[in-house]
Amino acid sequence: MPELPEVETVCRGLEQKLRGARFTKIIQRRQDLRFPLPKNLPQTLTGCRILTLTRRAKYIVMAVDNGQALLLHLGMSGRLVLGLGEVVPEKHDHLIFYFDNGVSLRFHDPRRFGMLDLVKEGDLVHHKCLKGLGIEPLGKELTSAYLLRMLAGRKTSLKAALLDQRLIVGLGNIYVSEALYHAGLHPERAAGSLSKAEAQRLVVAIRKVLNAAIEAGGSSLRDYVQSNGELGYFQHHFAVYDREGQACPACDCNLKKTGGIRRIMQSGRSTFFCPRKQN
DNA sequence: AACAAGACCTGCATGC
DNA sequence: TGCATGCAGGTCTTGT
Repeated sequence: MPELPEVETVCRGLEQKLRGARFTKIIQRRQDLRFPLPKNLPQTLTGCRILTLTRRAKYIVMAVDNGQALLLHLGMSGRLVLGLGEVVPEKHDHLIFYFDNGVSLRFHDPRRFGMLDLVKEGDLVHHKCLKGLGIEPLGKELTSAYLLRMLAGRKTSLKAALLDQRLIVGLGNIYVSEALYHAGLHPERAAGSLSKAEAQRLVVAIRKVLNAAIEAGGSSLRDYVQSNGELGYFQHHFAVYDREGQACPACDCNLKKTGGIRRIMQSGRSTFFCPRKQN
């Protein structure tokens, strides 16, 4: 479920409650999620202190004081839930972590597309999940020149290209639709067909939608943590995503005539766009 | 190499 | 009500 803004919000929430905390007990209730879990995960982490919590792409990296890092991905349906004291496990609670400050953390993931691994800190960049990832969209590396270079000659759709984590990380099905809308670009356009001005619009749009969503995450949750302890899920208004048939924010068109926002399938996934604003 | 399609897994909304 | 279908915010693997 989460894309970059949600993972960022989860990460900040974890940071707040868990930086400096020590694992006191870990209950592992499954041997595998998307991949088999690392051997002896509870034994390895128990007693360790969390040094830092950072995000790379849609991964959370929890560095601990034994030289290792816990690498975590929430997949489509993963959730992390903070609590206090003893946890009564619910269905699909695969791991429960307890800390010396009284905080508990549940990893809950019905579809089990999430993953967890232990990596030596120095080996992080070589980990199969992290190597080959593209640039962070909120850093300095994302420029129109970079986009044009990466997309040059590519016949695939803009939608597919922006979902490709080897080029730019962090965008998923929602924010690709949102970014293309704000850039005024049709999702079926050939990725290699962008002009310099269009590429620049796309850069601005990507930053805008991601930053706005991160801000919504931070401001709509108190301290990034909801009252029920859940991290990273927040109310956010989308311009086009999941709004088929409605008017886009910039259209004052007659809905009956235009049909409003359209939904199409691209490689098996829904894309939403406004046919009047996006070309 | 680039690209599309299929696979993984469960839950939920919809329609008959 | 039960059952079938399709869809869900990700990414890895397979096949052309």
